[in-house]
Amino acid sequence: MSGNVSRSGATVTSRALALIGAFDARHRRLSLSQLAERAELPVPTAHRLVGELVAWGALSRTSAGKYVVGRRLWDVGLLAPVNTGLRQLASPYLHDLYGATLATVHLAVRDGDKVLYLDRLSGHASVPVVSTIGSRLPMHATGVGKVLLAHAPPAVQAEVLAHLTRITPYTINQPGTLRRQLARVRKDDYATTVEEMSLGACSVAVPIRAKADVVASLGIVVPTLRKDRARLVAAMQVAARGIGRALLDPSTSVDHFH
Amino acid sequence: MSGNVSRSGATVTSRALALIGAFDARHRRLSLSQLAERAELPVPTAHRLVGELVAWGALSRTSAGKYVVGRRLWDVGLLAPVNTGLRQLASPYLHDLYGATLATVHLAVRDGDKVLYLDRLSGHASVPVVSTIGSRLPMHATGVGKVLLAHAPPAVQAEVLAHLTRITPYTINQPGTLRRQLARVRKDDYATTVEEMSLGACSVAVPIRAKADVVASLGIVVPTLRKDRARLVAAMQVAARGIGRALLDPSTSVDHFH
DNA sequence: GCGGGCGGTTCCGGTGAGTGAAACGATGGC
DNA sequence: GCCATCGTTTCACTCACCGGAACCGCCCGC
Repeated sequence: MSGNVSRSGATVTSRALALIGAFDARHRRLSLSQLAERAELPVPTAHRLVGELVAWGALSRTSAGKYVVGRRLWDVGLLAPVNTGLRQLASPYLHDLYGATLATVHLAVRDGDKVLYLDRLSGHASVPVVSTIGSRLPMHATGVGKVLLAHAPPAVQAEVLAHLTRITPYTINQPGTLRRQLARVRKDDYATTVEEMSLGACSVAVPIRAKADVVASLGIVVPTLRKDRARLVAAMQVAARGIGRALLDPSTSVDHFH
Repeated sequence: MSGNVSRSGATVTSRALALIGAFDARHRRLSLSQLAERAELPVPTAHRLVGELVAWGALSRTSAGKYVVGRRLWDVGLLAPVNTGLRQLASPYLHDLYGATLATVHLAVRDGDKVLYLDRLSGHASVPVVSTIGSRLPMHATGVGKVLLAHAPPAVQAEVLAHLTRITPYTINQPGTLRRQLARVRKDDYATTVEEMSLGACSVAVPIRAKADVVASLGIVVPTLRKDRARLVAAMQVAARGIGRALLDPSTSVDHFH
């Protein structure tokens, strides 16, 4: 292909993917020109490729002429192991926990040096939080993050401890303090945060284990930790162990992993 | 491009998309050969394209050598208006309803002549159901389906009424009976099913309106309708109206629609 | 151990699908 | 009514893609 000055070395496929990748949480609806710019493509090329993507259903065009991610891409995305595996298996346990507490419930895994939220349940009675399904947040400021960090490889821990950004006045940004907390998390088998990610929100989180490995974390967000911390931790550990057992159950042939 | 006998008329983009589209609910993990076959591509071509898709994160390869949908595609899919719009806005209301009933809660829209499930909450205390998020079921055998069908364009109604497949012995497959039920749904403003989709499961559903238009449906699955049907319907209509109001609220700039 | 079948991977000559500057059209703001 | 901006169409050039053929590595049956 190519033919014009085409000084890129990019394949058609990579260009099409670049167009899809032009969308992110901060850019959900893009005009053709914006798409072309973000994908670093000439406008006519973008136009042609986008046409094909729309025809297939990967993108769709709003009445206003902007482009958005299409329904079909959502469909296919739901087939990813991140969604079909751990998440679906854990879902009933999360709902049980939500039903019992009416607080925001989180399911998260580690993705590099971030926490990736696989699921989130939140009603009107729950404390408002910033996370959404699919979002990635720093590990050191969230309950689930601390649990996953406490059981992460030393290299990851070192990396995270070296870059402790402050999000609220209560965010822990002293490596020593955090290191001591992580030891505590391993000892107690649960982690907490107090307004470290957003003001007015505290959290408790426990590890989910498959055999001995910590593969995920279960968290809950509450307005205060002062009351029934023990009750919460107990309920969460029951749920976490239930999920861990279900993970190993061969009858629920889960797409390993996430 | 092309060059060899290449008797297809297919563009590179369409081939790449065909590979992505080769995955569906019944085919979540595919070998290279299976992928090539399902996408109707020669194996070497599939191999090359799949390599690019994996590099980008659209697909990924399991340790067993099979291919699955990648995390990045899941990420992008979550940005689709089906997920970010109605679903996220309705989510707290669904959770409130779940918290109050502990029954399976559904949010669905019409997609052609099927019901498309946008969200589903279900704990261990809930009746087991077949639907999953993203799945499409026939309209005539589900509560949310009946609601959406009752307010669908006449052409769609005619189409559906002409093809009433029987799923359980209780599934309604007489057009006249269903037509009368739909009139009843419009009058009462809620629909019910009794073991029409799966044995042991009954459901109640109400419409969600933006202005006068029915844009979605809220449903609940219970073991029996005999008790507190009135209380359920009332709670659901409150939630549905809350969602409808939120839909029109310009401050929650929802990606119209779905 | 050995042969044969089966997936996956690499090679490579030929060529038409894809490229993007340029020109044209459609909006809309002032 | 004029200009600016964004979207769309055109078209000659060419190189990135194509896929048959050959190769590799593994497992299974004998």
